[in-house]
Amino acid sequence: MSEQAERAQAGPGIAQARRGQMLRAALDVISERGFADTRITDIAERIGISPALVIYYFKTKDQLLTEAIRHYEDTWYAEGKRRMDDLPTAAARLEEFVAMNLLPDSDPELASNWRLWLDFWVRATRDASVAVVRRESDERWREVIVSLVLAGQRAGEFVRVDPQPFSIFISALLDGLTVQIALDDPVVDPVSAFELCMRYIADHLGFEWTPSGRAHGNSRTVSAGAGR
Amino acid sequence: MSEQAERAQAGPGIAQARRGQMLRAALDVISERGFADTRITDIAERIGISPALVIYYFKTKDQLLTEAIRHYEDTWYAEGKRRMDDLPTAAARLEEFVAMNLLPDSDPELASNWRLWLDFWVRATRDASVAVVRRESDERWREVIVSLVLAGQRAGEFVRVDPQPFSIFISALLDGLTVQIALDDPVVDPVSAFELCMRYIADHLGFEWTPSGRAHGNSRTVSAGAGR
DNA sequence: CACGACTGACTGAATGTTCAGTCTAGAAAT
DNA sequence: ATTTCTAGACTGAACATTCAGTCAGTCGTG
Repeated sequence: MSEQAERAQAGPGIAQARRGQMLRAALDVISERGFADTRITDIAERIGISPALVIYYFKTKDQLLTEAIRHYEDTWYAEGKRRMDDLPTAAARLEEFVAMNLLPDSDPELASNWRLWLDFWVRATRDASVAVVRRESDERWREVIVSLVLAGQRAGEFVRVDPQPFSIFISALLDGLTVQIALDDPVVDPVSAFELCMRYIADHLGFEWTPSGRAHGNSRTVSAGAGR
Repeated sequence: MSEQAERAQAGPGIAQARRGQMLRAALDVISERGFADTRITDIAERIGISPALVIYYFKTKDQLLTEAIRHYEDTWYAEGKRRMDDLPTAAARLEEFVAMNLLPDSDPELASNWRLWLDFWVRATRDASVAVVRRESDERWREVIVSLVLAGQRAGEFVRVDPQPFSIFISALLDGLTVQIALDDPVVDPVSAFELCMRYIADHLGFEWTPSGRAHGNSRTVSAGAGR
């Protein structure tokens, strides 16, 4: 779109900026065309540079794509932590966490793009270094859940349950719902998935939860999904 | 392997046999190399024929792969129904269903190959006709779950819960666990996923379930997975 | 000038698809 | 029975295209 204009005049930091620009462009293309059909030309075109420059910064296409995945997971994790830190109760943080996974995000930078996750998973299946990224990311998130549950239990918000299996269960459930949403399942739109998940969590941890107006600042997918 | 020998001498039924042979070979290759990296040459080589013959039967590579997916889902569904019909109680049938999803299968023809599912999902994300196949398959399975739950409730095996949301929840959970297993998650091997899922189901439907020796007639993945 | 950012033109390899024609089994004709 | 004919299975060799990666050289700036 408007990224065309970002013509970088030489100077330190150019390199870093370019790399970031390319990583972002790569993610855009991946989510549009799919990982397998992403060409370096697409990425170059989107920024308005020559394909050669992409190779100039990243030695190979593979490296670019792998770094793009890492970049996405890192950004997503950082953003998740940031948002959760702003919230007072463990229950609210847990809700935000679920919302980040299942509800469309208004933030265009790394909007929760469910297709992207599927592509990443498939990639992790064949590429060892991507597998490492995914495994670490998964572990980080499970730790977040565990400490969240523990904090909630200390604060008396939650019932006592073993947080370890709970975190495994939740992350599996979230992944599964992500699949359904990504595949545009006729009976599982983001909002109902969110509510389904929250209902389970609230029941299981023993706190009150009602589907308050968590319609998020989004539009597209929610209304479109409901219309199906 | 031994498929080389299957040299088809002309006669009716050849065409059908060849097609089946190719579909099976395609699935093998997909599960080994991944959907995106599957070449018609691979499939031809595996059968010991020329790549041209593959195109002779299926007009395009795309068509072959799409049909292979359909073929897999159909076979899997049929086999699932068959196995479940052999079982007496609704609880046992439900357990078989979960096992088919999560435990490695001894049957080499269409062994539960978790990677395959991920590849299919990604494909469904980009290709409308595959999306249809997946949607139908999903619907079929949810109906199976629903009628299974209803039958169990009628027989007094299960507690009364709304089967619709239950089936959605279960299919999401299964998909999520499939993801974890396919990605060789360090804390979610097939057996523990199976037990996790069964525990939830038994709790929720209110019947007794203990992890009896459901080690399945398999070997490979279970012990290998545990060794990780 | 030197250096880093950058590009256009190119190449080599991979790979889906086409095509002209071969081979074989059986049907039809003699 | 022998020959002729045909249709369908099958192949080798080319074709066309797509695309990652290379390279020689330009441009602007400090």
